[in-house]
Amino acid sequence: MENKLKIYDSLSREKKLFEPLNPPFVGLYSCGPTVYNEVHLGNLRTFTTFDVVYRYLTHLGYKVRYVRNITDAGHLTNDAGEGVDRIEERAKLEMLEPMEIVQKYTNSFHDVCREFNILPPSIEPTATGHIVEQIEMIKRILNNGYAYESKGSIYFDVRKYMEQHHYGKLSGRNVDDLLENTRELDGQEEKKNAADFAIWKSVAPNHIQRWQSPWGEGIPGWHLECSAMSCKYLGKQFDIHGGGMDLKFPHHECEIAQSVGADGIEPVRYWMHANMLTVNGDKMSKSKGNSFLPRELFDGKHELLEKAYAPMAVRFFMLQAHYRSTLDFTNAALQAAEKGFARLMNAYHTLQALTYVSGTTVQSEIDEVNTLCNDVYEKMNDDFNTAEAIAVLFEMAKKINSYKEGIIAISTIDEATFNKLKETFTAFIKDILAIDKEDTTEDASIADGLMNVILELRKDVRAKKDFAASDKIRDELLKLGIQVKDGKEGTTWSKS
RNA sequence: GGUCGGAUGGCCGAGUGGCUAGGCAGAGCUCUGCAAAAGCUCGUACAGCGGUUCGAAUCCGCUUUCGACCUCCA
Repeated sequence: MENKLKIYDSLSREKKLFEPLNPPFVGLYSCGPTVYNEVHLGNLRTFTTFDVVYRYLTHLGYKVRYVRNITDAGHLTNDAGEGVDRIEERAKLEMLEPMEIVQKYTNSFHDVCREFNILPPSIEPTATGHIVEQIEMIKRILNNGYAYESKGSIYFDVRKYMEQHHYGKLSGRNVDDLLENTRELDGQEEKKNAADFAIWKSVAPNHIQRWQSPWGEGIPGWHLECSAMSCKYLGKQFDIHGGGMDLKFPHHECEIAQSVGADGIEPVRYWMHANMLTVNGDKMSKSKGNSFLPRELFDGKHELLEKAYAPMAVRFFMLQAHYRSTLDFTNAALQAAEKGFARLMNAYHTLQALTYVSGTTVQSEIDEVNTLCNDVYEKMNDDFNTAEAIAVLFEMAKKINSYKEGIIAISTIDEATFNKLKETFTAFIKDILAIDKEDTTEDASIADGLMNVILELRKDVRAKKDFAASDKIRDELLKLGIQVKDGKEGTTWSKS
């Protein structure tokens, strides 16, 4: 495989040539959801980003082991010991067991992923399924002197760690500030320093989720699961770790400290951070009340939404921006994307139906098409620049349409070039960007049949020049959202 | 307050020290029974002020402004 892929590494803050630790294998980890609630569109942007990373690496020929966790335990809203456990809180609200909540929202997450064409990872480990591994990791950290016990909880000793290592290098945080400025917060008395974070937390007697440990009953710390599980499945050092920008600090910073503290090895070679989806310039988040759920997107029933949007149009909308930029959600932007998406997909379907015809080739045409095919890879190789890649796909779409309409003879390119165009375009639509999810429901096939009948009848009346009747059919169908297009080689239709 | 990142044409959104991003919207044309679709043509944008440079929207400084993180958050 040709390796020219460059990845922007958040830690070194530069684009680096991607060189896997053990080619052709690639270890990819990304932080999954905490399953106490339904994921919203902003969450989905990150999952989509890493889905494309996973798909592209796979397409390049790498054997990717993609690990994406499910956080199903131990998330308190702060680490001062008085936060609420989101899962338990939700369990009380819905009058369910915590594990019922976890199952319910894991299922819902999986459903949403399917809708958005997000592939399941190779391994989807849960925090509660890896308590043993987490306890073992805590022991290693303790043995190395980077943690201490306090009232049944274990805290990571940031100050001790700082003697040898640099805590804060990922997020650019100044630890002296962290140590000094946050000292007056409440509930910190168990900790030596305010910057210390729990890796094991003793819980109140009425806490439902709890596990036995050498330090008493409790729950694993907030940041530990990712370290323990990435280590278990990808090794002490692995290639790529991804997540949302908002996880950089403290979550990922802590992961580095834990791994180095436990095993003395820098865990990640390339840190990738996906930027936020914003609404009117503000980060979409549940607490701000500006988030909406995938379901609300599909049926359009939310005050922020003017209409319903199809999952693939939304996925396309997200991929039209680079993953490291914020992307602002507006109805106008999404509707513009929707139209562009339809155009691209029309070209895709046109291409599938195109057959090559040989004739006199034109070298400049051959060169042009080959350049496009190479460009689209170059754009992706530049830190997964899907926005630029899509721009090239639109250039290709223009070519495809021109071939179909006979504006450019298809014979101007040789068959090899035609095949390359077809393979490249198809690979990007289907396998890499993965925006081709077809409606394969039974209803869809009935609709196909019905449309064939209707268009046959319309063809008959048009042959008799009964345009009033044919226009009526077309207008009525348009009202149902079906657009009829009369071309040289017959009539086609599409959902508008 | 600290740290970091943005400000691009009517809208969204890439990108680069000199060479057309792309999409949507808009105008004109071709095609068409009419539409739609498609193709062609058109707009010459980079927050402001300085500086570096032969040349900067792209590098540097300052200003304005928006946001993210600093507490759970994709």
